[in-house]
Amino acid sequence: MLDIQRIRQDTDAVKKGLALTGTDSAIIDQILALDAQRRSLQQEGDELRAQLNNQSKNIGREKDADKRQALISAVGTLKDKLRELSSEVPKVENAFETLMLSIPNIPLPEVPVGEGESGNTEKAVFGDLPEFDFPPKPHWELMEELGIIDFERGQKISGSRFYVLKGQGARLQRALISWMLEVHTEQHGYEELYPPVMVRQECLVGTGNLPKFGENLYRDIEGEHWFVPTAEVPVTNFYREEIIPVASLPIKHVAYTPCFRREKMSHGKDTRGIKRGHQFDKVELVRFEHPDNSRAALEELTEHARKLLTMLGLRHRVLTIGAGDLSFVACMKYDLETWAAGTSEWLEVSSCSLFQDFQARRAKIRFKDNDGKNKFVHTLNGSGLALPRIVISIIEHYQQKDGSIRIPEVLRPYMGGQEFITRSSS
RNA sequence: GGGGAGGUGGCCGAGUAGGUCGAAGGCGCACGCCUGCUAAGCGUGUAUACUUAACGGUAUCGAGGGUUCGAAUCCCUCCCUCUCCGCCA
Repeated sequence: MLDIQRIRQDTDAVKKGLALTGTDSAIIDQILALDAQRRSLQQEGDELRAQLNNQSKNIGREKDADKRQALISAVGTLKDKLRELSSEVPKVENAFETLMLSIPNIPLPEVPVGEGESGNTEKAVFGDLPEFDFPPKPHWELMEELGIIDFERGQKISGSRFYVLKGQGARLQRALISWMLEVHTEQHGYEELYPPVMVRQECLVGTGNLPKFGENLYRDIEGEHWFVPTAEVPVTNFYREEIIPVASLPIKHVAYTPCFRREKMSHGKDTRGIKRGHQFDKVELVRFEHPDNSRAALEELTEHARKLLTMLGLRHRVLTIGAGDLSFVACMKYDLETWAAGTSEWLEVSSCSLFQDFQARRAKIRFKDNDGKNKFVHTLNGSGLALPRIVISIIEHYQQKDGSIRIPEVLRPYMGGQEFITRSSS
């Protein structure tokens, strides 16, 4: 959510910023109109209530029964006016609130401009292309041949876009989870959380998934809980409606959770393999920062995620996401993509975003600054990393001529010291 | 799922025949004074949001609704916590 003060004071700048994201800035005029209306209604109401409160005190002081009765009946008109007014207020407030929640964040000035994905720019590429003296295969073939995945039974159990990891496949994913958590906790200073993956609706409003993007979410049939599309939701909301002492900033959390997405928007897309499922696992980094440090924290966070790719020895690149492709809540974002050697494409394995106070304002996450004032923290998050896609990249990058997979060295301690995943080792 | 207790400010804790209570008191914290240092002591201050140029105003005592001129205090609904019993991984 944007600051209404900012919308009032820097109206033109806000409109220009929104235009970059492809948002019709007419919404700002509607908001300003509602804001004015809402404020005048509020003032009117406050004044009436002030009078009423005042009169009531007089009644309390009056001991004489007759005079008292006279005073009581005199208040009647005030009450009528107030009743009338208070039926108006919620309508305006709701309209105002709804619009406020539907405006996206504004890109930072340094974000490349461009419609859609055209503004995305490659910041850097790391690592070499793997060389093969045989035609490399896609992961779904390799994994099936190794017997470390079962697509058919996944579909039998749950339908399309589901699969079952088996044997060394399941173990590889588990190894990645443990390893990533340990790198982030031990080397990067993040505290691990294991949060609920079913959350109340308010949490999703806080992170900006609702009210606009509910169609991509699962919820239980009673409607009380929603399944999280990412650990960002419960971890960010860990501090919802709290005031954090400034000395505790920055707060850095890492969390491993399953994630659930309907993928309604992209049905038919990426249907082969494990690239896009309704359920997948992810290790997520979430940070709460003082506004002065948040921009630098984005670089650090991105490096923390990227370091894993380096350690795994995978070719990867960093994209600076352009204004037209920013998510609803982000004002700056880097994507990390790894090279999938079997399908020859870049896979997004991490999305590192700076939200500034956009989420904090929605979720009311504040800190008490040294001047004694409560301010909104800045939030950031990034995957570190998304599991199925990292599995893809490892399988395809490290495939051998005989169809076995060489396990990256950093993972071997988590895989019982094995060097290869072979048909027989599964 | 059934029975009992309870939800007040950063924390503890008053406040039930409805009235000047945003809320006593204590602790904690901040600033100042005092003090050779420390400790103790003294004084002042110490919720949040919206609104106002400012003084100020309004709202909030788990949430929502109701009664009333007026509610932390009465009524209704819901949520949550603790606890006893049942059930269960």
